[in-house]
Amino acid sequence: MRPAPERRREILDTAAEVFAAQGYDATTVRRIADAAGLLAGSLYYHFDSKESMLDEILRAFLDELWARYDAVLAAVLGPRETLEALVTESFREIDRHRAAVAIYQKESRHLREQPRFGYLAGSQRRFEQAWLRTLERGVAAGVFRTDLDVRLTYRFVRDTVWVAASWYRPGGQHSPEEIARQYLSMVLEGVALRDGHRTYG
Amino acid sequence: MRPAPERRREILDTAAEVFAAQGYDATTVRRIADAAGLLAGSLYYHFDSKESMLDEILRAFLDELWARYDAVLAAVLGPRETLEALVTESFREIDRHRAAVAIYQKESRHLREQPRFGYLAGSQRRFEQAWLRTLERGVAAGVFRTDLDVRLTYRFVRDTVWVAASWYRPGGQHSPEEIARQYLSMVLEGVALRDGHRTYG
Amino acid sequence: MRPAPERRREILDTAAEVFAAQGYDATTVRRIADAAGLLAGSLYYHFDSKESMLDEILRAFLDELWARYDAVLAAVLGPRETLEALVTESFREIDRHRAAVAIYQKESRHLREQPRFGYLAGSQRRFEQAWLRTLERGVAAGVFRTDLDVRLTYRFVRDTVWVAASWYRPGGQHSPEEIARQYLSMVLEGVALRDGHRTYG
Amino acid sequence: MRPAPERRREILDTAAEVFAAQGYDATTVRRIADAAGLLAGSLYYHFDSKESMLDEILRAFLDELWARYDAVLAAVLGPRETLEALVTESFREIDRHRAAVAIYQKESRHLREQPRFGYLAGSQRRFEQAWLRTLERGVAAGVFRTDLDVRLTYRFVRDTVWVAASWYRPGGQHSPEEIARQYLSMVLEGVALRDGHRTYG
DNA sequence: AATGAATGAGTGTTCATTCAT
DNA sequence: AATGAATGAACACTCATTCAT
Repeated sequence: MRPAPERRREILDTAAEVFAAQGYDATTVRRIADAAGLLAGSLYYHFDSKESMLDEILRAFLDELWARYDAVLAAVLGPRETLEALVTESFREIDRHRAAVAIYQKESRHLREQPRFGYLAGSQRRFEQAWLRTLERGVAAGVFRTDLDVRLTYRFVRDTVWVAASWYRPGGQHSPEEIARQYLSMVLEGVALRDGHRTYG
Repeated sequence: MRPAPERRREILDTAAEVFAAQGYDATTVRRIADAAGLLAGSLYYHFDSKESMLDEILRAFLDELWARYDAVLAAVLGPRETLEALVTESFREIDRHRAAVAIYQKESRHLREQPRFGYLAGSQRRFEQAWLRTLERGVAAGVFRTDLDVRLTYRFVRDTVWVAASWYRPGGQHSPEEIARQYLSMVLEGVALRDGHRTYG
Repeated sequence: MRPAPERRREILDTAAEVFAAQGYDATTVRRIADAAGLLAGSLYYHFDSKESMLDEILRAFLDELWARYDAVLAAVLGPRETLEALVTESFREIDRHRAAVAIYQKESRHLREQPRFGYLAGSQRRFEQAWLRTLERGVAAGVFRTDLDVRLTYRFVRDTVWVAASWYRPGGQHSPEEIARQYLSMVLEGVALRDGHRTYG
Repeated sequence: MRPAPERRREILDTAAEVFAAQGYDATTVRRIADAAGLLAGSLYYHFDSKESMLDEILRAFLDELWARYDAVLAAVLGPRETLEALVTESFREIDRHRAAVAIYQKESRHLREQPRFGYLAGSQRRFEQAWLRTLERGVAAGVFRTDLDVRLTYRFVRDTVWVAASWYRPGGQHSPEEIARQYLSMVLEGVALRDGHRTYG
């Protein structure tokens, strides 16, 4: 009568993969059960509901993400270094929990209207604040350009980072650090070649 | 009071809004009918199925998009100008058909595995070719940097452009052209401030 | 504002064909309308309901059939001659109203439980009486065999005659009279060859 | 209490009764469920669809029927004896699977146009061949009359046998063998009384 | 006479969930 | 821990019918 937490993990990882591949609503509980090697009804020994699987997946992802982000923000770095660290941690998170990030990216917008998933909105607000503050600090410090709309820039950066979860495959050609480096190079220096262009990294 | 095709349009636009807001699978046909002011069964006087509404929405979007893209590609521009024009047309398309773009962005990955939506894969291949060729031309011409992975750059650019459909609101603060300008400025010149930095636009 | 009874007839004949081919329940009102060259809603200018089309088809068939049967029964013939005449009239009716007979054969069993179609049960009772009386008269007169169960014989004969509506095609190889002759020959004389076998007809 | 396949059988038998009584199209899945003592949705735990229930019913009937027919045809009997055996087996089959035969009789004509039920057409062809060959052998051997159209005779015989499923009630007054005997007597010897008439059986 | 658009009840089917074993 | 059978609400869709024009 011990809970066997490993089986839970296994099932949850399977569920995350399926949710990411087909979308939460389009995924049947039976599909998850098939992929996990048991019958649909048996899932309810481990979990309350399909929704609570989703909840657990998203919470685990956000908890881990914020642990890393908070560490970055606690270490008082310059704005450019903060930006680099946040982007790098984001790509590392995609590497570790690709499925969870893809689900978050696809579903969080409409999930956050349900009370149960209100924490998604809270998380997003903190997320936005951290990024905006970093960008603003950079502008104030003369490190980032002054002529760009900070909110627009934030959105571009945020989206590009997370949407990478939809094509990234762990163990592929590029390490998360390499992807982060290339991405940062593009965002910071631009793709246009100019005299005296400084290669990044 | 004969001009009936307008009703189709109305319903289709409504459906697109709902699909975009809640996701295709999570949207019930009753929800669409409610929003359009008729009963669920009555939708079937105008459309074969829920799926064929989705199909029509996506086809209309892609048809219009490709008309614009083809015009850009037919005018033989330099690589930088091509990139600017493609991005600008993309943001204009988001301005015109925000809902359709949001649906495309959210659903096309798993839809394109169904035979009926095979054209999504075809469109995406052409899309990829147009962008890669433009980037490669720019690298060859010494206009774009040589040290960036072209495929990665393509993915970053593609995603950021389309994902904007999820937050863009027509008639808001920024015109699509303004958003395109800011985005291009970021991507081409970078956000980092340097000596002799050239303001874009 | 005259009713144009020809159009009614046309539509009713079309409906009968479709009912006969696909079954009453499996036939949609739209299918009938398509075949008759108008829209589904327009049928209701001519008829109250799908059910009243069926009703009218069956009543017309039974009215005509009983006119002929009554004529046969009124002419006081010998039992063998009566049987021959009833069978012949039945095949003629199939020739004239094949579709109606096929519908009657297929649907009357469960229709007659509905109050509206109670007359089907009444008709069937009269039908049964006419046949049983004829067979019994023949047995009493020493014209038909005494060792056969009269009710069983009745059922065999009744079924075979009507079920012919499902394969008979007007204008085909055999006239209704020829089919009746062959059928009567089989039923009266049997298919087995014996000494002194009398060829029928 | 593991032996579950019985439940399938139970439900299938119930479905067959309802299909036979009301017609396949007029039968709702809820009606079957009511009669079987569960909810409509629960049927889908056991069967893929309403259509696959029908399919299973018809296949089981035809499989059994052909097993018997093949046994008769394999034993090389004279034409008269073959005809007697086929008719007897047919009435026995009606006794065993009355509902299935009634469904077959009522629905097979239009079902066989659907690909899924193509085997009905195949079966009917074999059926026709077996009967025609038997009748022709009898004519050639001087056992059956030469002046009757063999195809017409086949149709009369075929229809009368199968249509009996619509009135036959198992456990009633007559055993299937008794019905077969009476029917064969009528078909072989005729109902007309003649000098030296040979009583059958 | 007929159309076009709609209704509303009902259909087959799906699916998250429950529960005795 | 897991199964097998079932539930019940919801779903996409159908269809006979209505009615203003």
